[in-house]
Amino acid sequence: MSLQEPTPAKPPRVLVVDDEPQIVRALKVVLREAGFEAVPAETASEALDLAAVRPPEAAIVDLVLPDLDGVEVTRRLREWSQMPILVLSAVGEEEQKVRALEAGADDYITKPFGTRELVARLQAALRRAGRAEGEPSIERDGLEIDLAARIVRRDGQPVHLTPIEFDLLRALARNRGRLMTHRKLLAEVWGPEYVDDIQPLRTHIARLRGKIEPQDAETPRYIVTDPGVGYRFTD
Amino acid sequence: MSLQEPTPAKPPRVLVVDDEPQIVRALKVVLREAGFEAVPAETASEALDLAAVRPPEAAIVDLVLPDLDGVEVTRRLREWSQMPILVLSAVGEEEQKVRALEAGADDYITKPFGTRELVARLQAALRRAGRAEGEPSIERDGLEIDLAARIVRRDGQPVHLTPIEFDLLRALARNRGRLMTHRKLLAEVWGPEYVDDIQPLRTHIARLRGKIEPQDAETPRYIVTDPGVGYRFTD
DNA sequence: GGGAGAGGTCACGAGATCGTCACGCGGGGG
DNA sequence: CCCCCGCGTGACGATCTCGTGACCTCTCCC
Repeated sequence: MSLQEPTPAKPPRVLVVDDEPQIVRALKVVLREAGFEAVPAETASEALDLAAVRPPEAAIVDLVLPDLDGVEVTRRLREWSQMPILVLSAVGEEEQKVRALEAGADDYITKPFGTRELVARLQAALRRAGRAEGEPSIERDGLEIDLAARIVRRDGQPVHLTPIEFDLLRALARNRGRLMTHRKLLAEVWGPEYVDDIQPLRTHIARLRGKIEPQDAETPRYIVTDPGVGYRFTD
Repeated sequence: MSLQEPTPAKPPRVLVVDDEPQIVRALKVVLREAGFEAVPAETASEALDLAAVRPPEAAIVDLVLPDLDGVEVTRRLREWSQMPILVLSAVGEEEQKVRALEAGADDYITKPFGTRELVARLQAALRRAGRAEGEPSIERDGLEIDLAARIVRRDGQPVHLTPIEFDLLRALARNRGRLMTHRKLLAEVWGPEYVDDIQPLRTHIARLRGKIEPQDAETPRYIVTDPGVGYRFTD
């Protein structure tokens, strides 16, 4: 199963984030044998930079890192990428596992782990991801959204969005074509405890439209309203 | 007014396959608290039958079963479904994990496990599946209903439906061929306390028909009336 | 201390949505 | 043959929802 593709031409790249050199080295060997190329990083910020410059197919992140922890790295990556993320940890505490999984991790593996299990879990995650498709940037008509760089352009011109506006646009664009309920948007952007505060949502949608929608048009081109239900990004 | 979130009336169904009654009972409670409905099965064949008749959103399968083992169940399910499958086991042997994951399982959890971890892993798997989406859409003649995106098309042309109209159509289409009594429809769309308000139901069925039925035909093609009883979506 | 940017609240006009009522039709039973 | 009940449908007013401008608070930075 591991080498059913006989093409060593361009092996899938896996970001390995761990500050213990011996772990990195071990993973490098294991991954190469399984047909992957390990991209090592020792710190969270280094990992995030590497991922932004050239997105890998997947990431293996240790929970303990010098700067940010693995959960935070997971969260930052998830802001723009849907790549499989496996979190490694020596501690098997349930609270940590739940936090990591809720942050968007695909799996949580406690050390010591068998290398075959690790590879199997990685491949399972990649198999699933292969069905979906992750996109670091989204383009539609004249609107360009760079999720990783957090930049939005209209007709090439950068548009400044506030944090909430960008999060709103991201949530909508990630699910383009699909309807996003008021509650879903509120939960994703403001947090689950704000699912009933619809008025601020309206206000920010209005401001967002003012910045990205063409001023002349009568009907919105990108964000359309589903009365009584929510909003959707046109597809 | 009615239900903005389409979910509180119909919790996601999770197939639970385990021959130990106390495990099944425990999972039932845990899953209900997390907002799922557990569909219990004690044997592999029972589980496969249940899944075939009415596919659940996900499955939790014990590795040890009276007839077939969990890996085989996983394999059989994978032949036609991409639902998230979590394999449970008391043995943490690596070989088993690899076999299960390679058979297509999404996760492998060893007992004893924390219930919060289990729920978190289940939700993580469902979240991923939601993005990949094996398209919960229904197609009949020229009518296409995309339940996830909440979009209805006739001959490719999008048709705008109000919330109530869509909920009605969804309730009918989900049970296509089956008769939906007035009371059932009212309970599902308006809520249990409206089961006797038939007149609004008539009005909205009329409006819905006006939008999706071909204008020329005399007899409805999609929604037929069962006089004195209710409506059904033709199959 | 001042000012800019961000975000929340309020108020109000416009439009969409919903329930109700009235009316017409058709079939089955008395 | 006529009546009555269930159904479909058009019209209409009440209500809810949405978009938007104005204003306020808070924070951050100079």
